[in-house]
Amino acid sequence: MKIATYNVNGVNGRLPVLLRWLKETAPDVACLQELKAPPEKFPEQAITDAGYEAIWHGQKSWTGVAILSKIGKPQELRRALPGDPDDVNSRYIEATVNGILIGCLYLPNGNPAPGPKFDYKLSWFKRLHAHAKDLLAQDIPVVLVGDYNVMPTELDVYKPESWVNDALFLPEVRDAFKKLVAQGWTDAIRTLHPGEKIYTFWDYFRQAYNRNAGLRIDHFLLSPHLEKRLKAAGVDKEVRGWEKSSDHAPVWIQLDK
DNA sequence: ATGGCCGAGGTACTCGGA
Repeated sequence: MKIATYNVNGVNGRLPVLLRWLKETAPDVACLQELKAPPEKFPEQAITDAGYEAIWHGQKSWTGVAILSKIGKPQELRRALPGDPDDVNSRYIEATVNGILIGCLYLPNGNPAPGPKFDYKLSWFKRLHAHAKDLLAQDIPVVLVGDYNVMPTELDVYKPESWVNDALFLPEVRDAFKKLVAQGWTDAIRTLHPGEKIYTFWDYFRQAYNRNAGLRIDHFLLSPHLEKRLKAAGVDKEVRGWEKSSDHAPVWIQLDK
């Protein structure tokens, strides 16, 4: 079973790229972030025609997450992180597919830091910690996947020294990620590729992709049940070089069964 | 230190992104 994640940066503006990627790489499940579309503007027909059933949590202008599957419709469990009923951003959707609980998330960017946006990022992280702990306690196969907006270590940034004051790399944020993983999760990409320079995002500015000035901010966290089934993981880097690409590249894992 | 590039909304320019 192959599960992928892709921050599309606009699901409608990205539709040709998204459909081509789905066709060429054929993930069983695809988690999308940054739909940038209200619910009624989700391109359901095109997704259906591509062979996928989908659930989505959209919102006007910003954010938005979706789970696509071609091995049975995702059975939705929730469409927000618990802990703050006033949080109106569509940044989380959760479903089971083929016996796996999939949490598709889009963690807040947090810039500028310090400030209210950074506080929001940290509080969102706190809620994620609490929910992740509950999921682990259920002792079931879980993947928490998506755009975490965190480079966990210096290896995950092309030029660490220029990001030290950024909300994606500040010590509090790296620490929050580290504590989350320490609950008992496995960072799939890093576990299979230790010491390797791997990026999932390249800025639109300054020829970042051509210079390979990238960041690793899209992550798969696996519960112990899934860690045992992890066979391969990687980044569809070439997609970032396609015409009208997102600034992120898709990331995927291959599981046994 | 700054600005460079994008998508969306709405139809000029701002905002959010990372």
